[in-house]
Amino acid sequence: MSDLTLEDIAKLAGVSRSTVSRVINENPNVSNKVRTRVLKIIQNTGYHPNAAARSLASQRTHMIGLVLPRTTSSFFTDPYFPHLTQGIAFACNNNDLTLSLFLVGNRSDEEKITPRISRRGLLDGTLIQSGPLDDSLVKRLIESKVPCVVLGRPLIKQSLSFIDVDNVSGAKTAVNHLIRLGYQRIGMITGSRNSSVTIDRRKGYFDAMHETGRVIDESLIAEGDFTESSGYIVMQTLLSQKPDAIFAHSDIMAIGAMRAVHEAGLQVPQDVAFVGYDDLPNLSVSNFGLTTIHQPITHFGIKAVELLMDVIDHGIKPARQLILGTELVIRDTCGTKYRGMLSDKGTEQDFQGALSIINAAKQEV
Amino acid sequence: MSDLTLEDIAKLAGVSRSTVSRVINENPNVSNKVRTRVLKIIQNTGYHPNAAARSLASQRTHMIGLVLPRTTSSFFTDPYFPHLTQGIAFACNNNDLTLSLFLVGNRSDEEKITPRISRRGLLDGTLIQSGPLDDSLVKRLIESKVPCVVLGRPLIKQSLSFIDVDNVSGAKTAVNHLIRLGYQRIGMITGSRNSSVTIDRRKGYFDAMHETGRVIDESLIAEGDFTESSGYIVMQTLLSQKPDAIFAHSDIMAIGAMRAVHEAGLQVPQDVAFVGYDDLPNLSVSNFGLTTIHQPITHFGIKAVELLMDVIDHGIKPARQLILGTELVIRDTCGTKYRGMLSDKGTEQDFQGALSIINAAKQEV
DNA sequence: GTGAAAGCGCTAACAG
DNA sequence: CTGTTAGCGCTTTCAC
Repeated sequence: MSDLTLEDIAKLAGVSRSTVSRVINENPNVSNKVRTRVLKIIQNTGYHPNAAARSLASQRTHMIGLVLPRTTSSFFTDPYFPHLTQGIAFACNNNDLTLSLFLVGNRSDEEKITPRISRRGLLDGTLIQSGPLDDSLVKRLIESKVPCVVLGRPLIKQSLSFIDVDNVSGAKTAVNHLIRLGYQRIGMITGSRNSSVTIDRRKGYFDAMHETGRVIDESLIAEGDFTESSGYIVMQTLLSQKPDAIFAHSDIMAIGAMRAVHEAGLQVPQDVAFVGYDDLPNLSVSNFGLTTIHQPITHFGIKAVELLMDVIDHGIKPARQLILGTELVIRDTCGTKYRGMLSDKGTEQDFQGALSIINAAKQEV
Repeated sequence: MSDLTLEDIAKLAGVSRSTVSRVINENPNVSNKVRTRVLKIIQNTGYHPNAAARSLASQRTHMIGLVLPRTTSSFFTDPYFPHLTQGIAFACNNNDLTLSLFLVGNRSDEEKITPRISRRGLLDGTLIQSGPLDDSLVKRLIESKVPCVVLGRPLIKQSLSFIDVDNVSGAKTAVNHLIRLGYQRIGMITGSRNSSVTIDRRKGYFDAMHETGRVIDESLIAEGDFTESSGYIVMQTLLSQKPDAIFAHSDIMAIGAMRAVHEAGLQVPQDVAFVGYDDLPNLSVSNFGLTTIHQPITHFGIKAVELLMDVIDHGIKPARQLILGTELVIRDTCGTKYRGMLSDKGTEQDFQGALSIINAAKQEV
């Protein structure tokens, strides 16, 4: 790397600074002869334009932030977050964007991070993971008017741009599958009570049960926190209620729960059937043959970045909402005979058709 | 957020731009009276200095990059990486640094990321995860002369600044523990052959065995790839060799291997004892009572960032090396009677004393 | 202790 | 198609 400037390259090429700038920015108004000459010099010298100067002049940094609030533990505890991060990083690479990661562990982190994010000239926009209702960080960030997209349905009532998967229908599909298979005592292991994901997946469960005329037995429902151990622990209690099937709000909790089932000397799916939620790639889960609801995580990352770029380019109003579909992946743990019916579909392409765009009413944010 | 500039604040406070700049940068040459007045105005207006302008003028961005090469799968497959990321993010928060994440999935990502990193005015420096020997990205980044610190012992021979944990002695401790307990057929499940981590932990195993006069039985050694499933798969093969103890290069592989043991109808530790490696916090592992080598991951992140800041401030030469110690955490799977002897120690403080600094010879890089 | 002035390296009208 | 000219918003000597 050299410490050359635009000026130097211009001199070397015998042209003006603007011309060099034009070739760098792929402006068509440059003759081919000049373009190739300049390009060669840039190549030879290893020149790279200075990012800060560029950002200052163009008012664009081509950097976006990913904010994961209060995730001290769940960033590793729940494989969803590394996958989400990877998906977004992938999308950033493909859009020549640089990704900044803001992991907010505690209140003091929040104090330090907020000003960094709301400072102009650092980020073009941010992706903010939806957190619990009382999450002050989300509010503060939104107030700062930096273009942003919330990942997951936000709990606060303001009209925001967000992207989410259809958790209600995903959960409903899972539970309906269990109902269709004839299970009578279908339990549920939920995620943390205060997250929108949990609220929506609970609703899916209730909807499916009600619509098929089932009575809800609250003793078959237990709250976990998206960790393997929480699944293990709450299942030990649930077992006394003799469920014959469990819908778990995440694969990792299902795995923990199945561990408890096995330790109790019972079999999956003979004694207790399972449907999980996530179906993230590369999970050791695959060995268990876990029936689950597939989340289009890579696609989610791509769409989230696209949505944010749209907000950056065309303004934060009107707020845009994007809901992606899910898919039931039938494997072993649900006890279906028709194993593999859907199990070889797992790529994002399958979900292209399932996504829908809803433009929110054009109201003030 | 407002779109105020330094100039505006200066006008509002009836002082010059320079003075406002001084109070923002905590320059002592400002009278208290003026300082408080300016501070109040900044507070009231919600002014934030423009990052790009600041970076351009000061030639410092206060941003560092974390580069994880070729980690398409292992970023989630191996919980080490999310933990590492978290540790580094934590350290960045505490140093008012912004963290940019570069996940390199494939060769084309590499082409896109390299210029972004080597461009001046974007990053003050980078942290690069040590990869396989043939990793061209590391080489290219090093050539670009951006200040950098390698995470893990680099395989290339150039004299680089890096930080690592003492894998040889960690592994040796693990194997010695097994030897001390009287196991006769001690096997090993290694990580991917071409990583320095694997090379060093293998050496630890060989050292321990040789020093106690054991003969190495190569059929008791199998190569995994740091995934749970690889542990499971290679253990199925190893079982035919009747090992009575296994040293696994990661906890997650140990878990996979134990799953294979259980499925074969055998008991841990009665039939096969286990010692893992990592002891990362919040792992479901804790339920298994896995005896393991504790890695000071949070401390590692903190020290890595400190090291990089030192390189940024004082130049890349001489190369600095920092090696952190590990600790054996005895739980259930090794079969020791003295369970829990060390198991309540797991905080980074324990390792303060164990770290050592080695300043490399002041040679050309 | 404070202000004036000169950049930092680039983009983007505006002429020509 | 190309060059000239202003800035972008801040830091940093250098005077006073």
